[in-house]
Amino acid sequence: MQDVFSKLGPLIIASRLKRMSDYIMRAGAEFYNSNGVDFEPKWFPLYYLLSHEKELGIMDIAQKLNISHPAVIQLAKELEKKGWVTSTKSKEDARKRLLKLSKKGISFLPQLQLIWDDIREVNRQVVESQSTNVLNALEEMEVFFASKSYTERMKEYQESKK
Amino acid sequence: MQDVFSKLGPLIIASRLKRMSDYIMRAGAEFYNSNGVDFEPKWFPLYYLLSHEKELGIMDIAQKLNISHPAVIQLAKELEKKGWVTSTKSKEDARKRLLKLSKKGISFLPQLQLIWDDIREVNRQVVESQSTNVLNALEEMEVFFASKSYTERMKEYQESKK
DNA sequence: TATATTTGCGTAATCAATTACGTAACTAAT
DNA sequence: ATTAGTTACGTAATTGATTACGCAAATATA
Repeated sequence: MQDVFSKLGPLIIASRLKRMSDYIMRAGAEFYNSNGVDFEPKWFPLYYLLSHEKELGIMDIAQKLNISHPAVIQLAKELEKKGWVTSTKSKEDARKRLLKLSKKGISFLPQLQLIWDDIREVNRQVVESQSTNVLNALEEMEVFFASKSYTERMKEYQESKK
Repeated sequence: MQDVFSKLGPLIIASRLKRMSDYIMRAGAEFYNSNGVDFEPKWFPLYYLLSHEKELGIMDIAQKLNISHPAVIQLAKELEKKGWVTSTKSKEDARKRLLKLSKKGISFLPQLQLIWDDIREVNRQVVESQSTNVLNALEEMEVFFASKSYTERMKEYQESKK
């Protein structure tokens, strides 16, 4: 047994979640690549979001994607460079820069949709093959921590020991 | 509903895994801190490993922890700076630098154990409160992909469509 | 209307980890 | 003993994301 951590159980939930995430991300990148599609997994959230909304400001996006606004700027810069995204200054609020898919970005969508469908399908198969469904488990955790944070639970446990 | 992604289901398993991992990591850091313990979550795997083995080479550690060897060197450097880890050249193989906990590192262990016990316990509570156990789900995924990789499954699915 | 506060965005610095590459030591084959 | 190949390690460059900071526009308040 090379791997020390599977045994460690609850202590390293976070590490195992991260490891699995990295693994799937990496495989995703490979998949785009082997299909000859010039696209990276990290672009998906922003691209997908913009494909469903007309235009959005940087901060809106950051909130919706749950990432920092500099991250949005960074990703947007890359997608603008690819020509898939353009931006305009908001008329109502001159501070805002609104992002949206360009024509080129929209015309790329059908090709992406095909890949996304494949990914979705395989992921569905993975999840359905599980006797313990990881998406349900995640969903449950999210709800659990939304009602009372991890940190609060830590505090309470330590109080209860006194 | 601000958050677009809970709805996206299987397509973004990876992002959700990562998000949950980050969340727990962050809370962990806060926890060490609020207990006045000068320790960071990222140090845990190496520290814990060294506390269970006498001494190990860089590559051994990288394999066991499933991280790159430069990452090990980096972490080791930090722990050496803290005075918790020392290294010696291997007698059998002059290329190897063996890492182990220093006396100071060993004497710090009991304090860490207390914290780790608390973390373990709260994590156990979290997991046990779940009707769908996230650790079991992860375990299952790991076994699943070990038997046939994600990439292979992708290929097979695409073949099957033809 | 003037002033203070908040909000949206951009840049810079930083962080954690990776890949790529170079060097030295070991091993195997001739 | 030489040469070729592999292994262990270290450094540098890159990646992807964060926090910190500052400016300008908008909003609230006196």
